[in-house]
Amino acid sequence: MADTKNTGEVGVAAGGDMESDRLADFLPYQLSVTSNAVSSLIAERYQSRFGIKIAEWRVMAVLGDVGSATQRKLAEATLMDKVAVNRACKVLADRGLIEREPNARDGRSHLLELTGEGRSIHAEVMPLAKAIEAEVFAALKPEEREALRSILSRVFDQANTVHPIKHS
Amino acid sequence: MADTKNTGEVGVAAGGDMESDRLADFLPYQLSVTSNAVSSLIAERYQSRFGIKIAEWRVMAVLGDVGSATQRKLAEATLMDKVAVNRACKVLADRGLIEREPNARDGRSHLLELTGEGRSIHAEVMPLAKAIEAEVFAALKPEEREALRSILSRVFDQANTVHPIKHS
DNA sequence: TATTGTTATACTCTATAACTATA
DNA sequence: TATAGTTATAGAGTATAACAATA
Repeated sequence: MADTKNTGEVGVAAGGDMESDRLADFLPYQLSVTSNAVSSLIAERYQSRFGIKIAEWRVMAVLGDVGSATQRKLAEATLMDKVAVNRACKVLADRGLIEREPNARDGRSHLLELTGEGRSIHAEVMPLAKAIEAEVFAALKPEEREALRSILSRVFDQANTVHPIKHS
Repeated sequence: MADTKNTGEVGVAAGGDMESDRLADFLPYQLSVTSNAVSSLIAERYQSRFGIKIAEWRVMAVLGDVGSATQRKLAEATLMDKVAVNRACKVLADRGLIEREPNARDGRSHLLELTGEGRSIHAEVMPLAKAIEAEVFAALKPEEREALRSILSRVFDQANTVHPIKHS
């Protein structure tokens, strides 16, 4: 690596464009490594404490929020594709954390919802999820957390406009 | 995390703490889906235009910046583990984009550097990388891009303190 | 014909273990 | 003993194709 050990302010004109060719200064790289660090931390904790993976947690989180949903709805809400949702639901159903009720309005699908045990696990995982969020983002001021939400939302929309997700 | 006023139809708390139980409001989730959207866009373009993957591009970017490095140094600079670096280097060497010079100071390793063709490809990919960055982050004001850098850096450090990377 | 769910398949990414050659 | 590189292997994540049941 080159020097510039003090801060990251290389040859950046105030408010101007980033001129660096260094990998470490690319926003997509910074975004990727940060997301991976956060995700692997979360995955490790969910797995070691509850034996669930992130995909399964996402399904539980949505069901805990909306009550019941078809797999198609879960795919929309989690941004996972229908195959990933189906596998996560299978795991959760085998563990007795969700159950399938017939869908009177569409015989092709079922309505999934948390069982009593599922709600119990959900009630345990949710505080852990919030605690991890608070821990990891503790270095940010409240207004920075809100700024991050807004920024990520716009970047996601832009990336998705240019290169749409193709799931389900 | 005092009260849990969960009516099931929580709105987004304006400027305040995260009270929502909705998956879509979790910062780790937003970070993950945004990073994935950006990364898959980039991966698709690098692959279709140059036949290289992100790991290979990262190695080329570092070598283009520092001139030469051992695989161990590349692992440090890219935050990839030594196995991923080794495979990326193998692919690049087989394509004639990098070459290995003996390392006089340590017989166990070699110094990797871009070949003429490697520098040529590098000179083509770098503008593409910057163009993608500009395109994806165009929705942000310059000061928001700088804020994002700062925020990601602090979040990465925090996640890494709590759950250190274990590579090489 | 189109959609929902399901299975099979494959490719990428990541992580670990084991081995070699040097240090 | 420890480190740099290499190979093999396995675990997740992600994507497509094909199929059955239903719309």
